[in-house]
Amino acid sequence: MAGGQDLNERSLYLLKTLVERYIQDGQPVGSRLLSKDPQLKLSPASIRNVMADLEEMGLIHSPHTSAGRVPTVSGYRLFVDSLLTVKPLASSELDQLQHGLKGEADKASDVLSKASKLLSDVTRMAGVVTLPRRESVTLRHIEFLPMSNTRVLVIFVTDDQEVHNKIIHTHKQFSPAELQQAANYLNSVYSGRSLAKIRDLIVQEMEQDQRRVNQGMIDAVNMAQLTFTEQPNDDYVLSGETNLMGFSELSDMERLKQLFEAFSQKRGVIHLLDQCIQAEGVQIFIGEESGYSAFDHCSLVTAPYSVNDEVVGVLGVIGPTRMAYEKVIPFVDVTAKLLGAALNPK
Amino acid sequence: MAGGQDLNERSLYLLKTLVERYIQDGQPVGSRLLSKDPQLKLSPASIRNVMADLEEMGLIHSPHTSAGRVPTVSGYRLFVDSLLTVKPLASSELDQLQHGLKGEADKASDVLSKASKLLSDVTRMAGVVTLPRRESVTLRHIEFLPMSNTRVLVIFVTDDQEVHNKIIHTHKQFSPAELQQAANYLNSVYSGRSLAKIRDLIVQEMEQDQRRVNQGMIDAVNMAQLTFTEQPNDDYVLSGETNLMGFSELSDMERLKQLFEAFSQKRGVIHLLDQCIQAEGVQIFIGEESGYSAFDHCSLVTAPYSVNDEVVGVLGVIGPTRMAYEKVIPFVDVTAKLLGAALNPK
DNA sequence: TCTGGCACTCACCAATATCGAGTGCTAACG
DNA sequence: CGTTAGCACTCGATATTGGTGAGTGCCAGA
Repeated sequence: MAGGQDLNERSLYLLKTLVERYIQDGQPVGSRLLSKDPQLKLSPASIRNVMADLEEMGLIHSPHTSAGRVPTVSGYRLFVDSLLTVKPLASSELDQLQHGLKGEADKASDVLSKASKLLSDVTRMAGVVTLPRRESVTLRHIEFLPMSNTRVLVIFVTDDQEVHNKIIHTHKQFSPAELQQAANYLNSVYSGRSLAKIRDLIVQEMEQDQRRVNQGMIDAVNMAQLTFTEQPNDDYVLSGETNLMGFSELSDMERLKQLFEAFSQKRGVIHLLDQCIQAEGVQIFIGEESGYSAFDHCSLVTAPYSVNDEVVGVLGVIGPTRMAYEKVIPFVDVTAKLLGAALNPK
Repeated sequence: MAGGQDLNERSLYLLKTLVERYIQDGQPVGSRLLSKDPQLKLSPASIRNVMADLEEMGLIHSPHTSAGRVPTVSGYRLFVDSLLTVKPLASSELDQLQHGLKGEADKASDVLSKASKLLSDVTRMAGVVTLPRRESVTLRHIEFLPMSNTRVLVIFVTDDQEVHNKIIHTHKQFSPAELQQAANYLNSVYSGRSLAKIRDLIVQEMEQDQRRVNQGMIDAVNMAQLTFTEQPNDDYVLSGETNLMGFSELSDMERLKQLFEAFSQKRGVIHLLDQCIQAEGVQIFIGEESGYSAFDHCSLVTAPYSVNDEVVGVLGVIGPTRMAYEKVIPFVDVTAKLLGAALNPK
């Protein structure tokens, strides 16, 4: 399609107002309606000509002959990439955000839930926040409790006041005393260090172990290794899913079912969100762009959030393709920053 | 309505087959169809007479003049209470159940999830399991970690391999050493005892404390008290909600939304389930009977489950009023028993 | 007490007509 | 040459109509 992309000022402005209009009232937009735009001093007929061009380029299309035009995915894409004029947050909304995240600064997970709920409440769509990667967070305390045979229950606490637990399978059976000893050792050596650092240390120590004699230490490091092997993010906090039930574009029960199944499977959604973690700022998937069929009629607006200048997770808003991007984008952006700040260790 | 309740054998049988029929194909049942029942040797006209009686008693009603009859809530109620012939589980289903719950017997919560998933998978409706009351479960280990000021992070592990954590507010600030000491004391005195027993002991000790001198012990008991104050069940594991989206009786988006909102609020559902905990065996709420408007078009079939002969929780199935009670009831019943067994400490 | 008969009701369906918003095309205009 | 007015056309949405059939209530007769 060489040369098809030369869009003049006018067509772009027309596309912009068309999309805005469609987002506003959800009805296909006709030439008559657009001709009433004060800035667009054109007759319906001329507008129809422009529209025909836009349609040829795949930016809009009409659901049927005698209906107005509706943006296609590419139309939305062009809109959000180049035409959008983002509205800065109203100060009242900013207040709401800051206030909403500054509760009794409890556990990290509480802050995440609050953020997710805020996202959904303010946008009246669904809010999602991935659990932060446990990399930069530091270890406070670790403990082993025997289960049956070679299974050991590990409990460790990080400095964000989260208590993690996990069952590991050791190569041999340990007595409670041995486990206690191992925990003591690990606490003395690792506590106060970040999990990333700990993983490094484990590797080092395991090399040295070959030459060492103290079996207790070797066991301890082995167990630490089983405990702290990096595991990918696999969970998130979702809120306001039910808000999505109000939208007519999701009123098809089959679609809705698929969407909600996707939410509870988590797998696919996580995969999608993971793709956003490397993006610099706000990232948007519109409709089928996500490549995940359950989201075909949805858009996803995400932003990564960081603690100590390191990206640790992603948050976002899920809604119908027809959403008020100009408001959602700054909102997601700011929420990500505030969440990062709220998670920073004091 | 005195004397309106005298239902003869025949009317009851008719009601029964009507309800069965309606449950089977979801269509209003007419007199013609019923007259074909081999056991019911009556002409359509006579059946209409009986139906008129049943309608007068509020057991059935017709959606409109020229439609068949549909059971009302009272009709269903009479049906499940007196007319139902429960089908024993097929042995293959029993296998599936037993097999499904006997995975790698991990943490209690894993077993609950499995049970919930089983309930929803087999019935193709939604399955729900409340978390077990932590009464008969015994304490393995407790630990305190300081947070800011007077806040302390408590971690305790019970013999079902569950790790619980909670933030308590103490009356004064403790040093790490003091906390360690308190934990040591509590571990030596309480571990191996059930939480119920521990609560008893706390009360006793607090009375004695008045006369004692050892401040450390007093502090420890105080913290234990904050930790183990009984808190009502407030959570459950839900599976297969999306199965509910397939049912035509729930195809109304507003209704569905309310239902799913109820699921995520949890409050109301818990309240409802709590009412079933005292019931001896299977308990059923049909439609509006639950008194919870979000469930107006649903039925809930529940059974309490027990560990060591003590009821600790409830599980159940949520589906449309028109469900195959004769299969769901025994299924819920058996699952409750198997879950109880699976949770029993080995 | 049961049953056959009969008039009646009413949801459901398909065919049909009307309306109006919106289009594409063309010819004329500046 | 871009813009515009005019016009025939398309097609979804809505209402109207009539026919069909399942099901009913009632009554009279066995």
